[in-house]
Amino acid sequence: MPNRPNPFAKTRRDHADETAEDYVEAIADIEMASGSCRVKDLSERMQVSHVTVTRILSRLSDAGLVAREPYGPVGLTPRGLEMAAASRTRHETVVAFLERIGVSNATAEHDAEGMEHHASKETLEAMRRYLRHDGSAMTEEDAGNRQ
Amino acid sequence: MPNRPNPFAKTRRDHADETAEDYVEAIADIEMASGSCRVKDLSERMQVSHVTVTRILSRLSDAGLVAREPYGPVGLTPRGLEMAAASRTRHETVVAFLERIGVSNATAEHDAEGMEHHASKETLEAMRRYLRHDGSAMTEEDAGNRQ
DNA sequence: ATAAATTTGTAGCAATGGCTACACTCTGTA
DNA sequence: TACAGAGTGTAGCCATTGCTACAAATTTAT
Ligand SMILES: [Mn+2]
Ligand SMILES: [Mn+2]
Ligand SMILES: [Mn+2]
Ligand SMILES: [Mn+2]
Repeated sequence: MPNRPNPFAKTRRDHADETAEDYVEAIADIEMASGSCRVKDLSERMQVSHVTVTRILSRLSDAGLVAREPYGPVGLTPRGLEMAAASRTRHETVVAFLERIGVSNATAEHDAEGMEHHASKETLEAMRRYLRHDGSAMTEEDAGNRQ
Repeated sequence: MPNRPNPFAKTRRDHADETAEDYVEAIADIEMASGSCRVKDLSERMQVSHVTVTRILSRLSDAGLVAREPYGPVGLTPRGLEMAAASRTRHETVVAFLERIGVSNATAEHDAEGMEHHASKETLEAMRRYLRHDGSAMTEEDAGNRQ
């Protein structure tokens, strides 16, 4: 049932994972930067109220991604850490790719934040291939045109 | 205050327009292909129940994008037509670009359905530039876009 | 230690987009 | 004309993600 051959259904499924991916990635980021992640940090990062953050964290906790205790810091479970690492890698790939084709860093960061959740494994591989080969892997002449 | 410098806020705004864009594009598509668009056509295309389609159409009608009468066909207003044309162009750009970097047609269609709504004008221009230059002409102008 | 400020939790509301069940309208065919 | 089947509308449910307002806890400053 997961592989429906309909683009719209696939997009809806991607959106279902979007919040989880962004939150675990943000938590890992903040932990790395400041030592610990608080609800407040997330509400500032995501630009939403602390109420929204709390409810989402509770859902992610039920899902086994986030470790949570009242008034305490926000942590990641092993599964949360995994997802954060994968999300970060994917995020960086999309940003680097957009910059490579001439998009400014600011725009790349903004667009990637949404696009990343819809880039399949195949598309990510194409992006990485392009980054490695500097876009020349498509045709032979391109390879010659580059140093 | 539409231009908040926060990627997550921007992504949320993009998502707010996503349904409208996909629906008007689908309506134009179906009208073009079969002469007229019915609720049923949309529910099949989007893979959702007719109830969901009806409610969304009613919202789009209030928004002045869709022309609607009970038990009648689904039409587009002038504004709806505009949005459909723009969405179609953007959709085709993203699909063509993904295919150009080596993504299969099926995957390109699937990924583009979600990615398209997050591709800013700047990113779309970069994609079109790349398509025009066939990915090779990165020798002069694009050299400036890298450092 | 007390008071103030900050942070977090909870109650309750709205909008959006899924759904099933059931009622109604429309249409094509008997 | 009648009626069966297809299409559409409506009621009402759930989940998610926004919000404000208020309460409780925690931390910081006096
Ligand atoms: Mn994101
Ligand atoms: Mn999206
Ligand atoms: Mn789409
Ligand atoms: Mn589209």
